[in-house]
Amino acid sequence: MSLQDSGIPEPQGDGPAGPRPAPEAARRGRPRSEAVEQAIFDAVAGLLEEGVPLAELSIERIARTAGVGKATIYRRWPGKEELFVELLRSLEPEDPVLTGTSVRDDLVMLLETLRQRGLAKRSSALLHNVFSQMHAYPKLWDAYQDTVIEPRRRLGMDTVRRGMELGEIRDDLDVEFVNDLFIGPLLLRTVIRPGATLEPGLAERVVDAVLAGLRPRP
Amino acid sequence: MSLQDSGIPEPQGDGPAGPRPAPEAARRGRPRSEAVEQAIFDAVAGLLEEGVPLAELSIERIARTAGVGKATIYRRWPGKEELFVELLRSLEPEDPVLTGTSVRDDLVMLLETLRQRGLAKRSSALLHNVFSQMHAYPKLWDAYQDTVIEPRRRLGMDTVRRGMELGEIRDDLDVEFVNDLFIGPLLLRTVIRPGATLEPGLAERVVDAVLAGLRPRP
Amino acid sequence: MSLQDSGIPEPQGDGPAGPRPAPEAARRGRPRSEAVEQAIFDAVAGLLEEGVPLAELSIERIARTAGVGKATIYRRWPGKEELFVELLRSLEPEDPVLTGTSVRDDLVMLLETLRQRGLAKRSSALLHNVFSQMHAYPKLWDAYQDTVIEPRRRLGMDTVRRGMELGEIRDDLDVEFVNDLFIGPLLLRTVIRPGATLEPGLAERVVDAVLAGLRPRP
Amino acid sequence: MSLQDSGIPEPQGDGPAGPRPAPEAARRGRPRSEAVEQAIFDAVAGLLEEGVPLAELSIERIARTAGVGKATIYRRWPGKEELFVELLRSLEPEDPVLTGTSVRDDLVMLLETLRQRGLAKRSSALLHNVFSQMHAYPKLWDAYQDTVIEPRRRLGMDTVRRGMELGEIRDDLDVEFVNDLFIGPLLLRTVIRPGATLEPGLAERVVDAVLAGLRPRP
DNA sequence: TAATAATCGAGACGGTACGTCGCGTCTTCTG
DNA sequence: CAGAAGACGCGACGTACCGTCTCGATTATTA
Repeated sequence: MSLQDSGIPEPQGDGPAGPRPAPEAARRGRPRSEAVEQAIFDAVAGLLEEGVPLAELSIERIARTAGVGKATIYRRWPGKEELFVELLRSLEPEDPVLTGTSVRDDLVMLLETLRQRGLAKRSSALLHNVFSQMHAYPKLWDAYQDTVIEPRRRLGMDTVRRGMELGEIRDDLDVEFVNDLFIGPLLLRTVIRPGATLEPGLAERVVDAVLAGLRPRP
Repeated sequence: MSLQDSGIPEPQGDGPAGPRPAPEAARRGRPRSEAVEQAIFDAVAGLLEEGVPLAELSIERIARTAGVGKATIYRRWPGKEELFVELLRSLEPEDPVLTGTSVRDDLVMLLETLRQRGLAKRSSALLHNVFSQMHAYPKLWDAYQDTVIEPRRRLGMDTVRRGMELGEIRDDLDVEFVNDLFIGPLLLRTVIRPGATLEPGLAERVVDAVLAGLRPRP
Repeated sequence: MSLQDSGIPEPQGDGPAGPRPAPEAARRGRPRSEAVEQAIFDAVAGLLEEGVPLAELSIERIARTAGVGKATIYRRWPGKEELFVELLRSLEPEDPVLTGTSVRDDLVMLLETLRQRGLAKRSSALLHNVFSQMHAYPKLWDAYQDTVIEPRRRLGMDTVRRGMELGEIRDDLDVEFVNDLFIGPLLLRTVIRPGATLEPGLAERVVDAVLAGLRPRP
Repeated sequence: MSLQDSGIPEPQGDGPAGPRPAPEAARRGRPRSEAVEQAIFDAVAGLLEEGVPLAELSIERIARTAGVGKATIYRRWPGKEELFVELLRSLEPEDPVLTGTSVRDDLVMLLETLRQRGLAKRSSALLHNVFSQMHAYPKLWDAYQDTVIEPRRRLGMDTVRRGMELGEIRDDLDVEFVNDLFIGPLLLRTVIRPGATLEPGLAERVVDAVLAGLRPRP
């Protein structure tokens, strides 16, 4: 059936099905309306902002709100979750961090990004709503892990590795292990225990405490 | 079996509705059958062990499997999630840790418990199934936090506090903050990134690394 | 199990099960409370007077209203309809007619009784309610036929037969056929077409018209 | 098949709700399948012919038998009874009578139709089943009255009126009253006392007896 | 004076059906 | 061909009654 022969790059090599089905084969006839696409996003965003819980966001309701046929949605995404994933991805802040002067500063900046996102989830009704319930949708959760969390984890590991090379971090430990020591505490507060405090300076304190250790100073 | 053996009428002022409706005021009429209760749990456990995903565990199906009327289930729990919460709670290992000799050892033991549970989720089909999808059910997730995670978090904080008093841990930091440094990395691996490795000795390594810090030794 | 060997006559030889199961064997233990029986009747009557439709008179609701256990009702009647039959029978006017002077007068009186009952159904909320919906319950309808309608039909046939013997009615026709000519029109108005008029003198007019025939008088 | 072939939007001012919901305003989206409609009727008819009592004809069972979703039935009729009404109506013989030579003959023909229908109810398992229990469903009963019985009653009244004008029937009596004298006896036997005999010639005998009167001939 | 036994209110129990909702697929007509 | 509309088979929802069955508590008769 000559799938995928369109000019579109289609990155996500394998993974979980990929967000949109692609317009199939050669594109003939009436093209898909971008306005419709936007209307669907707007509808979902609108409903979430009104505080509608994720579980009540049925395809049927989204279609009704957007003034769109159900088939039109299914033509674009295989299911509810894939739609959410795409919406979420578009809301994520662009590029998380750039390298600073010292490795310690880079780590602080990395963790600060995590903190900022945690705070954002509380200020925006939409983000709060969707993040607090995202756990409930495995595909959503997985996709979020893959596309948002994992890249930054790698970024963190690169930084740690550089720290070891530069002599700022002891190099007798596993890189991933060390990285977890840094980001674990913050992820714990933003994802697992969403009600926890995220006061300014937290990122810095975590990095410094982990670097310095917890033994009493003489 | 923690089944109604307290004469307390259960006023439960606020809270999250309380797990089961309680048999109301004075106990009149035919009493609820414990056998039925067990049959329901067995049915859920059985289905989960067969690999049926949580989302397909409809009340209807549970009732069918258990050979029980739907109303009999609704008589005991307001909904699916409350039933799962109670089931999960009953599967949780009793009391995680008791104090050892040094605070450092206690912390290791605490984290070792976390690691063991993480491993259990992988060996038991049931646990794996339900935990990997628990995220999808907010009430379940919350209840699990409240009744399982939180108590141990307090246990950890107590240990940290004791460590500060005994001079094993520097006392210029917030207790909760310190506790997060210890358990964050492990929770990260067991809950957020469920595929991560959990090799033996991990608990010990985390505690020691956090205690010693990451600065290169001269 | 020695059913029916009690000294009670138990009339209804065969028929549709008979209203109440009889207290069984020798009567020992606590006897059935008459007060309870009355409470059930009162509850049904009360609900019907409030305009509750027959279809909504569930055993469950009757028991609730009467402050009585469901089993207490089932102990007395096999089902809803049998209960209604007994209630209805108790509401029926005692003895329908007594013989007058001429056969023509007897027939008028017979039909007048039918008319009166038809009117009663309209004045009493209870009677109206139950009669207008009685059709819906085969057993109820049948029992009503057997115990109320049929006896009077026989009474009518006896009267017609007497009329033939006395020379007041032509005797070249079947008795039952003739009887139907008299009561058919009234039953039509009271049972089949419950909204029809039932003006005073109707009984007389029917009898006279049927006796005299409809051919124009010269 | 009397299916929506009128372009009228069906305002149906009052009435008994109107049989089917009507597909609403302009006709858009996929149209209702006539095949499905037939399958439902077939299922009901089939079940009835097997002797299934009306009370056991749940919507659930009909849907199951017809291989149809419940919603598909509810989309067409508000409830069980409305479905039955429409089915019954479709089974009723088309137009009962046309005028003959004398008014007496017309009346005989009218009553003969009633007799025939009474007989039909006994020969057809379906008709017997549904008619014998139709009483149990007020709406069904009412609708049957309105759409089947009443029109023929008017036909009878027209005939009586014509008889009065032509001098075949005395004109000092109310038309409706006279009509009841004719059809009352037959309706009594077919509807109220469904077990009664309906021998050939009954219609003729009723008409002649009512016309001639019951006084003995000298 | 007990023992026995059937009654009572209450409500749990396995079922069946209710009428509604959402699923994902399918048809129809309109652009 | 895309798109809005909505019908379609399906399956689950949570509720209501069905008729049966335990419960503890009365209330008679019998021993």
